[in-house]
Amino acid sequence: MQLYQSNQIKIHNSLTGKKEVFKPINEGHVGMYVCGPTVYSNVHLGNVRTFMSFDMIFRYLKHLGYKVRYVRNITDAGHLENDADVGEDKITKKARLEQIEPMEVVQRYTVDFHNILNTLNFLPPSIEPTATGHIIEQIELINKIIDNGFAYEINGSVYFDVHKFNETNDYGKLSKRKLEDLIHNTRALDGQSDKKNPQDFALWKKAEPQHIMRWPSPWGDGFPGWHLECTAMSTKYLGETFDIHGGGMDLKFPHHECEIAQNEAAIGKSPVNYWMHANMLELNGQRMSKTTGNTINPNELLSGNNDKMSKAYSPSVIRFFMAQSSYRSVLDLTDDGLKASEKGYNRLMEAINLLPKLNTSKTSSIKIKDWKQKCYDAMNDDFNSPILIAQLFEATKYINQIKEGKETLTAEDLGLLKDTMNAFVFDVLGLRNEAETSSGTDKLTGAVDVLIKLRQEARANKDFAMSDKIRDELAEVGIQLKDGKDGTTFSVN
RNA sequence: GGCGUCGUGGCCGAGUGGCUUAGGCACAGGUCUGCAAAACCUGCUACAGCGGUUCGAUUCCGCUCGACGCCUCCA
Repeated sequence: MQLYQSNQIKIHNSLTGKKEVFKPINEGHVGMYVCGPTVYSNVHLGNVRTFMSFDMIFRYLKHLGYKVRYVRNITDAGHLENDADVGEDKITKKARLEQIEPMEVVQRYTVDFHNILNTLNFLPPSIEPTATGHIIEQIELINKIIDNGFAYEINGSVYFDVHKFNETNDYGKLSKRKLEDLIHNTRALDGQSDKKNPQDFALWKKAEPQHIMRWPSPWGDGFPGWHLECTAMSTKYLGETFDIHGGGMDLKFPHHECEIAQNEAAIGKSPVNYWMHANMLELNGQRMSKTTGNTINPNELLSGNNDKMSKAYSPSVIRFFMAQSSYRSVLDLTDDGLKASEKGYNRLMEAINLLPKLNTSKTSSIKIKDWKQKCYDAMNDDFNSPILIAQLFEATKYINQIKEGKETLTAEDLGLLKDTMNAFVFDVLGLRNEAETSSGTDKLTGAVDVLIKLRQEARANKDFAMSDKIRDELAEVGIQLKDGKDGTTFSVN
């Protein structure tokens, strides 16, 4: 019996705009695809938020016992900078600026991306395919779309015929757009394009002589269009139709809309049952933007080396902060918000550190099973991590009350509380007990215990000057003493 | 301009047609303490505005205002 059999998940499906009961195509298995980063610069913090949401979703699905194949791609082929036939993509441009090979840019920022996700305790996806590693699959896909009459070749480039497609299919169903509205609102670009209609998008672009990233194809040397890789790779690894496709809200149109169109045009099937979109991250109430300087990258946030925040924030605090809001809400990154989260996170970890020290009783005064169910109910409801965290703070209160002797738990219930806390805090939310790892050395504990003992003696002798000196000087180096009914404990901040 | 998401108390953030109307942070009072801190207890009640539906709306509908996203590179 797996947990997923007793936990019915509801997912907000962007395609329908409703919460729907999640039913995987193959029982016990979940296929999930998330659009990964384009590796031409340091990963965007907003991008990190999106991936963190899906990391948590991945973790929860695994926790429920699903066998999850989680595919998150690396876009290393370069997206076209615009629709004009200038033919220089982001990666080539960066390579020229930095005087290095395009694949060197790709390598550098892929490493940077992985480093940051590691620091933030992400689970690696099951497969992390690259666009450049799937050129053949993309060419095959284009051939299918041409064969089915939904694409046309002009001057070595291939375009998707949106108008033709819309005669038999519904282009715009994900982003709730009508083709006629798009026609009215698309700005014409100086007639440089070979496209039949401005709404058409490139499947294959002819490479100009100076274009370095290029591959041979039936239509001459070129490179794939910027929606194609996801269709090719998701189909290859997850099948023609799979369970969950995620990404940032900003990818809904045109990127995901085009993925649907490509899949339907090539295979005749809609690719995804549940579309999920994570909302935007703002900085101090404004969108992040390099041009206005309202931006902060993950390394700067982690190091404190920036002019937006008063201090550095640890990976777990950043995770905790993000988990305190729903993935579907706009989240505003602020110093005050992070500070508040840091305090809450510390309180939660203190409680977890108390768990092994609690006494058990013959009876329980708290219904731990009910509480545990509430944790699952929260996550089952469209991965509502803020509600889950509210429940974790309920448990924090229980733990403190048990410690004070105001509530009791049997050994069995305490075990249940421990297991559930550990599962949700560490496995599902992906937090780490940072205080424990930094303070957990036996030598430090021994040394502080000596000081605690000295302070006790000073207090017994009413030498409060000495006892306060020990307490205050320890506080200065980040060790906080806590006097309780049965002795003094400490925590490292 | 079009389409989409949203607007909750000092701040951050869930949720709901009425019932006990999350949680965190901050603040105030209390218990504990040599004094503190920590912990515990108590207090602080909101849903942008205007209409409508309803016995009743913060929750549903419409409009207005505002924010953000997409429509054009941007996660």
